[in-house]
Amino acid sequence: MDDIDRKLIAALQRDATTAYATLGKEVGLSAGAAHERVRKLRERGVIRRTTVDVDPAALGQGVLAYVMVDSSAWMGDSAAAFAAIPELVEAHVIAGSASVLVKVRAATTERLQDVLRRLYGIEGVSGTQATVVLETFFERGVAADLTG
Amino acid sequence: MDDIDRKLIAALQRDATTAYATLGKEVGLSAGAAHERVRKLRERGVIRRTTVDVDPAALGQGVLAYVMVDSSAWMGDSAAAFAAIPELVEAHVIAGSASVLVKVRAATTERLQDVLRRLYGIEGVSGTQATVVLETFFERGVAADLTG
DNA sequence: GGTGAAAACCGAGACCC
DNA sequence: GGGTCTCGGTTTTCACC
Repeated sequence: MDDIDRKLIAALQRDATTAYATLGKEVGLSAGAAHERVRKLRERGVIRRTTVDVDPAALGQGVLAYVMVDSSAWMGDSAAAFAAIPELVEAHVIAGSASVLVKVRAATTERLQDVLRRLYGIEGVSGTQATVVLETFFERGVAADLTG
Repeated sequence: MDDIDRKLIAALQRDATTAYATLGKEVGLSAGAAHERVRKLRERGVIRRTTVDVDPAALGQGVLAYVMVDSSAWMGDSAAAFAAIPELVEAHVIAGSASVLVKVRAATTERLQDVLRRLYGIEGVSGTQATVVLETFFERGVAADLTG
């Protein structure tokens, strides 16, 4: 994992359709060498997958909210229960007063309310505290060029 | 934007390296027709870009936290100031007591503290409240198969 | 690890329905 | 809109360094 790997990752985050010949030029390598580097990054799991970034509004999911989920029990084994709610795009176990923090994308605030109802249906959930997003400044990938 | 478009988006979210011939088979279309559909989805901005999903820990950014940023002024024009901090992977203007919610990836909790310091450097910021993530259940794309 | 080239494969477009 | 075909570029693999 050297500087060339980080540059390749940054370039692929920007546009994963970039040809290996172009990638190679950007980092000072031949197309074959760039290809081999990227293949190993995938193999080692550094690059998890190639995917597309979709506009949520275009899919009719214009409402974004973060919900703090309080619980009366250990939530560490409840990943599947949260994953079963398709509107949840993220779910994290957190330190602090709440137990789980989830990111929700829904069509309307009424639908958001329905998601909250389903969250209450998860065993151990005792409360929710929703924060609605008014405007998203940005959403981007991990910075590949930090020293770490 | 019909059911075939949604299936194509879902397939590309899973693996954007899938060949158009394979995509076409999955939705009952020829490779050329699938290609044309995807081209239009990109053109209309439904698909914003093709990117790679990178393991933050592999890049030495193993600490994830959400920070509520309080302010004493209107923050709506501060997008650039937040974007200038590379550890911030998301920034949203929110409804509620805080003004902005940011998602931070850092190498260590010491580095997280440094990010908080830089957040205080943004004009108008009067306080922060960080929530550290202990375990991530999942992070995934918008569900493409909801009625909306 | 990297290079350069060969071969299989795929994307992108033209044309017709 | 979709199907079919074709061409040029790209991926992928290989022997060699």
